[in-house]
Amino acid sequence: MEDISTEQKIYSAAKQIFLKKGLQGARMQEIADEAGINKSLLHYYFRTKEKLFQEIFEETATKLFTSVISSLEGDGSIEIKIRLFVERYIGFIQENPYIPQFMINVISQNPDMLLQVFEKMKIQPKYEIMKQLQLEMDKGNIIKMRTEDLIINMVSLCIFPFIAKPLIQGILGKSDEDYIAFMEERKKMLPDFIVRAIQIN
Amino acid sequence: MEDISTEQKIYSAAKQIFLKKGLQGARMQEIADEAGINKSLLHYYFRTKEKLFQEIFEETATKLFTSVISSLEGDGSIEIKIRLFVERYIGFIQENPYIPQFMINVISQNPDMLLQVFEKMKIQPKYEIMKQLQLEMDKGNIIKMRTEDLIINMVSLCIFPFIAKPLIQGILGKSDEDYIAFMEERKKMLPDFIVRAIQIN
DNA sequence: GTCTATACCTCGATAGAC
DNA sequence: GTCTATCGAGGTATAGAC
Repeated sequence: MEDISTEQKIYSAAKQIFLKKGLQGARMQEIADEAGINKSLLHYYFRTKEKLFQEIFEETATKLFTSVISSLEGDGSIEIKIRLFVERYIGFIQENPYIPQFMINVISQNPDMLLQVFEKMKIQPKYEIMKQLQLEMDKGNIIKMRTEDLIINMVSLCIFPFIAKPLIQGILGKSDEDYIAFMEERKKMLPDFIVRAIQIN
Repeated sequence: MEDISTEQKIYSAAKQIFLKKGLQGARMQEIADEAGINKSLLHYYFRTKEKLFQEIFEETATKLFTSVISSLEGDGSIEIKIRLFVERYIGFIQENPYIPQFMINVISQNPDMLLQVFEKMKIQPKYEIMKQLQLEMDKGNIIKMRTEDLIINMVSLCIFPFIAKPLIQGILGKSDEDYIAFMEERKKMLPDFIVRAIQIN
């Protein structure tokens, strides 16, 4: 039953804490408590706080990018892909609410960690989806614009409302339940919004 | 010439450091160095690190909200307002590149500070712009949607690419100069994108 | 008001017994 | 492998001379 290795226990405890508090905000003691073990064991398995964080960040970022990129590949019309993308993307964040803030935090405080992940993943700037979008633009089926801009717009519209949740809640005066309902509605609204923006007439 | 009060020197030095590093990341020594004064003077003028941070956050947040809200008030068609909003908003962030990350950081780590600012500002959920949008929707001039969603979409599209700058740069392989040019293009592209998304037909 | 010196604490990391 | 004890760096905050 309790056959999870100590290393695994530490890893998932650390992940939980780091996701919420970031590298600077997290305390080794907190992680040890969460894992139900002694503080010095953290160093036995992962030498330093930085190394522990780095492992977690790399794994999380790699999974995230892989999943996001793959959701845009494959068959299907642009419109269907957009609807699928928004749905999956928002769904993913709803299930992993701390990931956006976590990524943003690393991006601004430890950008080199991100660069390392890029190198390991050999991220390519030209994906299937971009070629497909370009094709539709050339054929005159959708508005001509930079494909990067369109992708960025889609991601912005999905992620930002989660990052800014407390801000939006404060301004609009919404409770937590209100906000959940609010985001569910957004899931339906967003694809229409995006599709209209790229439609010819 | 050098007639800036010590308090002012501390304040602007602290602002600079806090904006970049956040409450947790900033060091009092760093702030003192930046201000060219002794560490203990920080405590003489502002008692604690938290109090110093709070003053800076409150002032920054209040200015930001006031400016954003006011940019949407007044006369003018919806389309003109949207164009103006995007231009001003992106311009503002270009001049204050650390503000988005700073706000996001506080939002996630010290949400109560944000709530305090809301209380002091007595932020109202119904602004002029929302009424105007609602009116245009009722008249059938633009697509019917929640006015909050439209505002959030606009803000998302403006801010997010700045927050995610290193990420986008990494994926698209853009240098810093490339990115500046990229954002300039976005300033032109965004209003068209938004206007198309809310147009009837 | 401004400085030096220092108290006091938190935290990451290590030594060493078991 | 796991624990206790402790070190040492670095942080905020204060006391006290000038």
